[in-house]
Amino acid sequence: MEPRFVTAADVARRAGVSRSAVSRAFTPGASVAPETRARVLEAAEALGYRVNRLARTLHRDRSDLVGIIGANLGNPYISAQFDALSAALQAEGLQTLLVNLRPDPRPGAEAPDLGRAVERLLEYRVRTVVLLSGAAPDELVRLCAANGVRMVLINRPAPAAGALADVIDSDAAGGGRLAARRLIAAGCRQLAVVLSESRTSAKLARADAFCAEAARAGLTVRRWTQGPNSYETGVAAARSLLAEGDPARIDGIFGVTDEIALGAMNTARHELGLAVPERLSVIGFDDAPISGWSSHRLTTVRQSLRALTAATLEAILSPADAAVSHRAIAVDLVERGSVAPARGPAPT
Amino acid sequence: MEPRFVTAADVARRAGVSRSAVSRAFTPGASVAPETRARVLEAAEALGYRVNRLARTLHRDRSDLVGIIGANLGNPYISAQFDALSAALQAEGLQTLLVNLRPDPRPGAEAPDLGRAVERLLEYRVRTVVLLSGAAPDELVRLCAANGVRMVLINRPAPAAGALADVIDSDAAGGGRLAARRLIAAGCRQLAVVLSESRTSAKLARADAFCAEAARAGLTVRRWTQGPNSYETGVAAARSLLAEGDPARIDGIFGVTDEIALGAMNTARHELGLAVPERLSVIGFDDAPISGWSSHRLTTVRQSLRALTAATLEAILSPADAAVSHRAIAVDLVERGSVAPARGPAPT
DNA sequence: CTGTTAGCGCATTCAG
DNA sequence: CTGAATGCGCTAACAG
Repeated sequence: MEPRFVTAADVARRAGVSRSAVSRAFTPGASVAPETRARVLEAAEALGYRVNRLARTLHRDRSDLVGIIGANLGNPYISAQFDALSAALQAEGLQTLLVNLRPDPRPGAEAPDLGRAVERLLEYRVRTVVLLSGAAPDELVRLCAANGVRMVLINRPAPAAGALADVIDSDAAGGGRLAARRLIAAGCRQLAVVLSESRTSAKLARADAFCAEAARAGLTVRRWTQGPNSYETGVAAARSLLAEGDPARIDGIFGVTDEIALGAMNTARHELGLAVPERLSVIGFDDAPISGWSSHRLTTVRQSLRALTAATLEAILSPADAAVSHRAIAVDLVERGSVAPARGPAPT
Repeated sequence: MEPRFVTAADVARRAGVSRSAVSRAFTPGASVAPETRARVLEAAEALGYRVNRLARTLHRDRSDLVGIIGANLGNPYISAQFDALSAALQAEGLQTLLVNLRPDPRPGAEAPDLGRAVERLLEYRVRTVVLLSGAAPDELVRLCAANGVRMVLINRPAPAAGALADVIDSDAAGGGRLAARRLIAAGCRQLAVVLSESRTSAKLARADAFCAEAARAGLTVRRWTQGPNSYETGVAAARSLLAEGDPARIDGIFGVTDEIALGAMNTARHELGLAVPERLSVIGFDDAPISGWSSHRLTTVRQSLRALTAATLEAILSPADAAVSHRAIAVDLVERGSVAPARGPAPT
């Protein structure tokens, strides 16, 4: 005898009421006599009944499923972001349906693409699609909109104007400027910025603002771009930038993510024997949890996870017909041990 | 005009066929004339139709939703585990529905409990529940079984015999022994094991086996237990165990997770000024990605993520009436820089 | 307040 | 191979 899920009809039979009564007993604000509801609940309890949310969504206009698309879920900052977001959703009675964009390591497997991911989520009739990774082509945003599904883009390039997507962005430019000013104040003269080959504009914007601010101070920045957003990228950058002799004598590095910055900093310290921050100053971006660990103490531009999560939640909960919103998340600098003390007053 | 999802009826109308034909066109192996199917697919394409998986599950006996229950998703190893698992599920056409057990930080919020989490997943009619965190009381396992849902327990205490749950376990005891032997071979005589106050038996088993193996060599082990599984716990342990004077002169520490071990190691190195591995050797457990970073180089007991994921997938895909299985994952020691070289031959 | 009826979107009988 | 009919589990509009 196969065990089955109990249905409302089973409960109705046992409680001696109609199926509608059962349904109402489980619908907040429905008009049911207290005693009927009690009888129903008792029967449900005894039978082990619980509402089938999948069937329920056939009637409501929106499901309580929120699709989250992410890659790189092992990344220290992304995982923290995902953790916070899924917890927040749950507290609001929404459920997280994940699409992982991580490439399948098996031979012959095709690379997962964003289009298919969105497709998948639409098949589940999610109420919203949240993008943590990748860039959303306008066409995908329109596809979602055509199905009444809003997209929320977190630190992703904004789609064409008028497209139905909420965007939540940390102040990448402000953060880049902050980093540049701080390194300059520390007396660094030979700056470098390390970034991954990602196609998303957030990291580019961080780097660009950094360079622009340095230029204002009359400094040119060595731009090092290669590979994915990973620790290894930072390692490779440090090896290449600070290699033997280091003719340019780079003395300040801005990594566009903490992972990259940590890779660069640690390689400088432990492999190349350069003192941080005495010989080299390093700044990251994100303030991932590990950056505060005692072995790292990375000075970094913090994007508040709480603010980011709150803004995301707000966007998700906003009424379906609300206008598209653009929320900026302020950033600030967390001073730890990877940058030399400022000399004199900070530049404007 | 509200945008709506396109239904099979819409497609049928446009293609000039019945709804059933549409359904069949999207059902692999159904009997449809090639030209009808083509007409249907064309109409579907034009209209932007996609099957509603939620409605589809009303008919099938099992959904393609797999519920994953986890806390601590920011944790380096757990997040890697979750990442790998969700990617693997997806490659099999299954989708990940997450329940995050992370405590809600808002004041007055109630702590999320496992019972409610399982309840939630049953409401979504998941095909399987995978437990990455917490311990499953027998009663919950039975609850799932009563609804035809299998549970898969990863590094969790096994439920009562006969309960319908597959368990996947790394060889905790073997790992603990490995760690003890290696530290002893390095010449450590004053050992300590650091563990969190988790109620799950996996970490306890690691610690117990470590102690037992040390006892075989005539050594007693200082057992330090406190707080959650986190970096901070390792930090606190190091401060307490290695405090001024360190009368016992602890020279070998086994952290039951990499996070704890890293906290202890880094605190010893950078805060207490103890040389690792010359003065103190440290071993962790998990082989989380960060443990290999150049600033850490933590020697650790590795539980293969690939093997773990493969075993989990196998359990999930096994037929509903298959017997309960228990899969053990082998572990091995990854030698990096946190343990002094072995003196002489390794003990048996 | 209640039961009856009619869908929600889909898959699967059953005749033809 | 096809369409009509039925049911999956639930909610909502309708009379009573």
